[in-house]
Amino acid sequence: MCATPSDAGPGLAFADHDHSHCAQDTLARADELSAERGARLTPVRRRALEILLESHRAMGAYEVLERLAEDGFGKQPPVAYRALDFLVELGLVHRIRRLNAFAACTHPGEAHVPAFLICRRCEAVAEAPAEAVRRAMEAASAALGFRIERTNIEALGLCPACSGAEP
Amino acid sequence: MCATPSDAGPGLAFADHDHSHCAQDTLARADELSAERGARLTPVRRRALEILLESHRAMGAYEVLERLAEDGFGKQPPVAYRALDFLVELGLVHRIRRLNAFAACTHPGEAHVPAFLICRRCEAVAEAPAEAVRRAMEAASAALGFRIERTNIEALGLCPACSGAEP
DNA sequence: TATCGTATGTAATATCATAACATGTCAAGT
DNA sequence: ACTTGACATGTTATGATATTACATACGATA
Repeated sequence: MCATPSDAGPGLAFADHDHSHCAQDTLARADELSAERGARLTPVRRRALEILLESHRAMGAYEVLERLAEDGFGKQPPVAYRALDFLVELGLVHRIRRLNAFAACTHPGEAHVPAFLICRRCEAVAEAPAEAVRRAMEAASAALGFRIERTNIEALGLCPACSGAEP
Repeated sequence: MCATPSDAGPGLAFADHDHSHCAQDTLARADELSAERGARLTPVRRRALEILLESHRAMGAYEVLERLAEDGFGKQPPVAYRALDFLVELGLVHRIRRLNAFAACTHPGEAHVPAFLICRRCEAVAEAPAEAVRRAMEAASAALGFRIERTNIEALGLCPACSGAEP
């Protein structure tokens, strides 16, 4: 129910979706995963994740930093980068390199390889199911003897809405 | 025959390969493609491509810029970025976002979606055959009504050599 | 040769990211 | 309770990457 959040542009999917559980699920998951690896979901880290969940779109590190600073956390870049890197490690936040941005994962429950579809016209970003892409990557890399640990899969193009507007 | 070029670290493939035709083929292709789109393969552009072909590895824009400047071209960042962007448009150079770098394509003949395998230990970069990956991406995006124009597919992990060294 | 689109060069600046170091916090062991 | 050591935060400073804006030059073509 937050396909068009008040404080943001387009969300992380092209179609409406039920977002009501995203935040709570993800925060719970964050606690679990942190504990699993003997780390803590500290206030900054938690808040950083909340910020991404609230806006529900891709945000630059400095943008997140600004929000953290407003909440009384540190004002310097490392504050944001450290929190974000931590969340990326957990797999709950993805880094979208083409946009120099971060976004909370929209499928925190499933282990998955994220694939982002970025509209070059309206800048919407969607996270696509990419299980098949992952398998293809595995196959291609295994043939070369390469062992994959992380992937960044991003596509630039036109989202459904803009595809009509600009053929 | 240039798997380990004198002026560079690891090349763009994990295994040795016949590189003797890469440069010439690609330069010829660059001429064709430029003409096709009513543009010109000007000296800076040509030289930028040669630089990437010679070193045969991923290079940062500023690194390319330095080499261009040595050859009498402009010394400011836009000089490099413009030439590189042009070559990326042509599809003869790929941008590797995780490395903030550019690399000449190793399969200039085929239309293809590039997929890079980046070793986090020795920093070698290989361009993997990714036809299957491309198909999977198409399928995933078509299901959402998204029209792909460009992709960045990058995997981080361990190359064959480092995979043994660090299990 | 006048003109227009393309391409290059430069200066200035914006944006993104990290290194290095000081301080603070928390839990385990004594 | 006190010490210790690992983890976490905060700050300063700087590095690295990328773009905007504008002036100049080139090249095809009418």
